[in-house]
Amino acid sequence: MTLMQPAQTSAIDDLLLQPLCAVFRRFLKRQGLKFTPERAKILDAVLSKDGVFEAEQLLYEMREAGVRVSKATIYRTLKHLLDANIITEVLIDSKHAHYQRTIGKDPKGHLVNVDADQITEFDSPELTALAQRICREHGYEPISFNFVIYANPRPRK
Amino acid sequence: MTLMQPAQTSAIDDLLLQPLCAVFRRFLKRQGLKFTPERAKILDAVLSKDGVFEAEQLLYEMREAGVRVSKATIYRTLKHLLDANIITEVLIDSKHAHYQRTIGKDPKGHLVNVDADQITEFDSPELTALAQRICREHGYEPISFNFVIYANPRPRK
DNA sequence: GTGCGTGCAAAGACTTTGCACGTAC
DNA sequence: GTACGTGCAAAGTCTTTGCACGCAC
Repeated sequence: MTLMQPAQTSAIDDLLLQPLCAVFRRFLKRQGLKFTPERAKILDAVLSKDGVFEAEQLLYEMREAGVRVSKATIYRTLKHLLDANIITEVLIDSKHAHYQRTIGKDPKGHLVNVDADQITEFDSPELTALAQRICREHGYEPISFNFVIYANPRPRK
Repeated sequence: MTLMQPAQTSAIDDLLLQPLCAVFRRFLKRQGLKFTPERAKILDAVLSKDGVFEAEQLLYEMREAGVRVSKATIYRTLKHLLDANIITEVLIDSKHAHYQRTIGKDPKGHLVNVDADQITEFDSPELTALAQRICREHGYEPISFNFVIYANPRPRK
């Protein structure tokens, strides 16, 4: 959901889909931070997720898979992944944070099935355009946006 | 930001802008709840706010104005106002809840000035239309949506 | 070797809840 | 008079932080 990415982003993306790890590595080095096994494992877990995910979920799935990391490290690493623009926050509810991989994807909207607590992403070029138009009209430069629709499944007629 | 309101809503609204209090009252009665002085005062405070607000802010402003209510009662009353569809939650950040009056207004988007922590509302009929289209395409019935754009002020050239 | 990283548990921020007393209906 | 409401403080969630030890560079 980050707009205003440099134009090359989508070109780079294909190259990076596997070595997204390298992106993170470079980012960390640039910041004088270290690439640790924990960070590598958390990144793997993050990349294994297709849609929206939560910190607790990540921790749980890593534990299931026999990977041992502390909750604190998860939160600390998610923060770095946000800084590195590898993931973005998606505001779904006010109870806790939701995240999603950003790099390699266009900005998405989210359709929340209120009945089933299930989230569908949808592409929406109009949204990006709309965000840009609104910003222009108000004298702003867009950074990112969050669009979530809450809905019920329509009963089949 | 609630869609799918009965069509009369906006017609009723003008009548209700002052007696929104009556709406709440009716709602409470219907639920077997009581209309207390605290609830009346909180509703007043809520209606005095034009844009997005937070629970803590409300409490603070009420205290400033010499109105004494507990934080607990604020939270409990906000929940009822949500149920009554008088206010809606606006997801601005994942730290804490933001609310906004709904009744008497069309669904709005929000433009957050990231620099100044300042929020501008904007009308956007396209958003409602878009939300409806997306839902139709996916077999859903829209309930509400949340659209927030994060942006920086554009330097005057 | 130094400085950043990690796990743990404790602390924080926001919100909810249990309880005893009070009050709208 | 009865059930719901209120304030207070305690408990709950999710997230962050302090500290002592460990490891990437």
